Amino acid sequence: MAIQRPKGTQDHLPDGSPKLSTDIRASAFRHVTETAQRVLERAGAQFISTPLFEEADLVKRGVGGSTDIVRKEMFTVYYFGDHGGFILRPEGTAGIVRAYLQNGLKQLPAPLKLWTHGPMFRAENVQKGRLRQFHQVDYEVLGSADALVDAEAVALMVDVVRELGLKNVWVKLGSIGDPDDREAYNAYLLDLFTPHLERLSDDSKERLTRNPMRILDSKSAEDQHLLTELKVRPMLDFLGTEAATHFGQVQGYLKAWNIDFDVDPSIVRGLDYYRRTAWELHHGGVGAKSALGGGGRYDGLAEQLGGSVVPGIGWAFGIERLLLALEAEGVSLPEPRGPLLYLAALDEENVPYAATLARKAQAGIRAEFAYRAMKPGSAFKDAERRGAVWAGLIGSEEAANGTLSLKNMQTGEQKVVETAELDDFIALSRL
RNA sequence: GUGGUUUUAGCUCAGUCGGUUAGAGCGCCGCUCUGUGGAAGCGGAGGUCGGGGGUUCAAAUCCCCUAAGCCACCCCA
Repeated sequence: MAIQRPKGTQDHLPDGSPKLSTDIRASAFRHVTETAQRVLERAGAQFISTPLFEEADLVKRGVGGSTDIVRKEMFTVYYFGDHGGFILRPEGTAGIVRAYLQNGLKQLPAPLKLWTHGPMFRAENVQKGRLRQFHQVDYEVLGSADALVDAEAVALMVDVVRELGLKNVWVKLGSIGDPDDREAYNAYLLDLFTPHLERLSDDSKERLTRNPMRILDSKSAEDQHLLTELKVRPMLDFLGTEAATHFGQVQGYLKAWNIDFDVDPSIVRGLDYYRRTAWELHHGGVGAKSALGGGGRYDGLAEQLGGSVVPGIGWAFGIERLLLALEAEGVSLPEPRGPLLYLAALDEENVPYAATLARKAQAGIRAEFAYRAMKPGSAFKDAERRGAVWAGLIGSEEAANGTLSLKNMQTGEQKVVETAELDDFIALSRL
């Protein structure tokens, strides 16, 4: 058996490949990133790109040492004789905030809207919608804590999936308040659950010490019974005045813009630097977990990374999951288009001539040519398989007359044109 | 990390009471068709039966190990 790709990775293949599904169509990926680019850059976002590997410390501080991602899902990068101090990035935010701090982007007009897309790496076991190398589109806004920024961020995330043609998506919106609020809530949960420790599932016993809020979205039936029985109050009840006002403003803007959302008290974020707005984007067709992506405000992150205080908010969605959702909804993606012109010579001595003509056409249109002399039948067959619109033949007669026999592969229409007219042909096609 | 399930040609799959050179359809290449594609007919190439080990006179088929795919738990995108 020849060498195979590593577990949990995918090849993104050209259209027409066997075994092709939507989520590995290279052109489908590009469709998503191009759509995101269009939507986000219309809103003033600028493209940024950061390394695929970063200092291990950045990832640990940026993602959180208590998370599964850091505890057991990191790909470590080794150099020769090196101890492995680098990590393949598991998400995009930490690297972007690091780049913002390191490169003095604070002096750009604030707030600064950035977007990127690219591969992320997590050493998890594989299932539907979950890979070890997956891809995200990522949007971050740095330098403002205004509720309008939050609302716009949520709205843009929805805009992207809407522009892609998805219908069956919904936003779960929540707020985790400010650090004091969350501290109070966790203390409340600890007090509430400790007397009933024995009734919690094993997972939730651990959650209670590490991150009590996680118990709220436990799938264990016993935990859910206990939650109902204890009448657990939601995080939203614990929001301080400022956080509550902020959350109210975000909701108000979204309603004014007709962005549908459900307030979901179970949206939680465990890490200290998360503040206030947190949300997830869901869809029914992406496997056991329905999240296409999520976002949140992280005003404490820049400081956590050793920089100054920079409020920030961002979101990311998984491109593979988005493609699964598009497939589930039967949204058609743009079909690949072949060359506008395909040129073939009928005898060896005219091959260079046909190639030169095609090269000239490539200045303005998509044009391909045959590398060897072809019989007319083979030439048309080849042209058809490549999806060409026009197939042009050059035999001895055409070469002598300076003409080209063109055939429209869809309509069958045929005509002889002067090669000098090729420029007009190209010009027309640009319209 | 755990569990279920799958793995035979480029693709989709047949093929177990273990038995000579492992099959089909589609695709690919060629010919019929030396200036006209999509059709049809004929022919051809292509397989260490995921890998390794074992049982047996004999293994795609039975046993063990292992890898990968799919799905689920956990968690996340």
